[in-house]
Amino acid sequence: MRDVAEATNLSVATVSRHINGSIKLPRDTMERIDSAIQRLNYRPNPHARSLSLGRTESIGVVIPDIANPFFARLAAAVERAAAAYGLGVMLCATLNQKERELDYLQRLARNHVDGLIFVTNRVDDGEVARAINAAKAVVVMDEDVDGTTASKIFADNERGGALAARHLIAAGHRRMAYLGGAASLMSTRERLRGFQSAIDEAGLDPALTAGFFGSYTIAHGLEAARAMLDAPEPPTAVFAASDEIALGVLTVCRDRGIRIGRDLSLVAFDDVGPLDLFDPPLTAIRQDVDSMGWQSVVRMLDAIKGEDHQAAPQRVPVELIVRASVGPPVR
Amino acid sequence: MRDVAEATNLSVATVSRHINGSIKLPRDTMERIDSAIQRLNYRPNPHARSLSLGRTESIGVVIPDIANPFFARLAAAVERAAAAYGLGVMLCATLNQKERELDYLQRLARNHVDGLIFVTNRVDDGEVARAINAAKAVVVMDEDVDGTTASKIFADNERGGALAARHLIAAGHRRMAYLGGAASLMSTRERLRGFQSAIDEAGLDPALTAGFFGSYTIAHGLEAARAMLDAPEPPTAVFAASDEIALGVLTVCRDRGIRIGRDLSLVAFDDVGPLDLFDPPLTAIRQDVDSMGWQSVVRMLDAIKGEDHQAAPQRVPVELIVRASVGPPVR
DNA sequence: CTGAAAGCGCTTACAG
DNA sequence: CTGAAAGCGCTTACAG
Repeated sequence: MRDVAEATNLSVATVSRHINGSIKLPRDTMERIDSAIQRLNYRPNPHARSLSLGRTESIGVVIPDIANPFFARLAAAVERAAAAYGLGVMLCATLNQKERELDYLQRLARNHVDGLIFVTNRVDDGEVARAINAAKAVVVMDEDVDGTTASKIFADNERGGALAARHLIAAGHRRMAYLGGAASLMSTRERLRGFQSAIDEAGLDPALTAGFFGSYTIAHGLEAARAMLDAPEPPTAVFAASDEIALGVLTVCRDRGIRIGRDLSLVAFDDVGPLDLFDPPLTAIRQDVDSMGWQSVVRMLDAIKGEDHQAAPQRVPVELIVRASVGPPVR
Repeated sequence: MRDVAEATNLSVATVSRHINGSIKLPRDTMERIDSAIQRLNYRPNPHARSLSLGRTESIGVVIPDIANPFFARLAAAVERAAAAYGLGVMLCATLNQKERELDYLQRLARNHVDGLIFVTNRVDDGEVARAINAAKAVVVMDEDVDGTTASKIFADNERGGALAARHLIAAGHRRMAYLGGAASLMSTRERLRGFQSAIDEAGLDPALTAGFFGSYTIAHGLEAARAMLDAPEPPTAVFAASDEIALGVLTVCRDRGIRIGRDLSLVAFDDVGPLDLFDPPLTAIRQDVDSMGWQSVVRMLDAIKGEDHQAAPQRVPVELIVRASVGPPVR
């Protein structure tokens, strides 16, 4: 910048102000500066700017695993929204480990980025919550971290559970299974609550629905599917609380010759994989990932500006996508 | 840091040196500093450090689209490797637009990050190549950018094509189709070359294999599949140069009642989606995404250190994963 | 309208 | 072994 100043016989102050648009210069002065910038191929140093300004014009997104399609799409949505607001995105994969969550919270909360969009998949023991509350601008997305005062963006899990149950009940199912993630995870609990409320609403016996809890993984889907099918009275329909769990169910059924949609009905949750290409195409509750990503950035901007965030978590609507994995109950 | 220095009656220089491990202090001095850091909850400001040092301890990864499973897994692999080396990762999605590629190259090449791992999916007209050559440490991965002198990591595309062709030929196919991405893309050309070389090798008539070029997308898969099936003499087998293209083929076939693996054989390329759960499970050439991501970071570190990179692109092996989408030819 | 100067928070060559 | 001081490249309150 000094070179530009010297080349134009101006001070760095003037050059700086012009670059940042905080001043309106006579046309020819402007042109002189611009051409010097071109000629010298000058690029501002963002770290000097950050150091001086105390902000970085970038945000961090902390996510369990980018290779998981759901989180990948979430990260993509955040990135797109951030780019639209001129913000860079620092990507942090925690592999769902507490240590890494805390590490990023520390490294990033302090100066490295202006704010953090935080997505976890674990149950916190309070330590992460403390770190989040100590950080400046954090938006908690997708899964709650208990005891945090941050802005929050969640799917309407409860309604999703209810939509799934109503669809299954309408097809005639009574004996059902719910395959959730960790039992203490907000999303798992809410999806279950919605599911049960629809059962109540229909006047059915809630005791006929069994719950299997573990994690939002294919591995848990495999395990839970086996346990469920090996029970003395197996269900005629299952609601998998994530795409991944549904994939596990699909695999077990294929191995055992159980035809989904005929011998067993299945509704998934997330709808980010190409579920329409599976065998059979899977009916699912779809999360609006793009909207969640976008809104998290908007909330983040508010938080950075120090606007007092709304107290209540924002709920993003979900939708039932009917395909071919639900049929009437057999047996 | 000044607070820590004052609290310990040392100079900031000493504190700085201790924090960076560039000095060995008497035990009690060390403890004094450490406890002051604790007490004052001191965290170093990375921007000041970057400004002073001229490097940032973070790298950028430029990728067409994180929501695409292949790129998502690539980004995840890069992130994991980078974290292992203590590097942060700045994520940049270009949506495969030249403007955004150049933008990131400029914004990042100059100081924002120490280096860039660059993945594109477009054919460059020379402008991006110039920007890459002007930047400091760039590693080009997955797809070539013509005319760049950067380190390069590619899959062994040619061998992948050959493996696919041999598998199909062994099943008895003679009339085949190759569904590629853009005809001028290195990966598309190489996969085709490998495919053709295996045909030659088997002494078969190369004219029996038709090529359909477009992009690595579901949309192109749909279009190409229709064109191919509507031809006067449709092929009995197809090699799709990406998972996405294969998904397009799958969709068209399902709509038309064509049974993959029976009426038409299919081999995909990438193998990052849950291809084993599709209908039928798809045979594919698998890219070793983890290895590519890891090696790109290693190369990047070399480039940052200024070590002269190897001239030749590094080739990462591919593998044929046999599932159920290939059978003998019909008709 | 424009500039000199202080300050952002580090690192490190140079002295002692 | 330790420190004073310059410097990294910006921004902006304060003067003029």
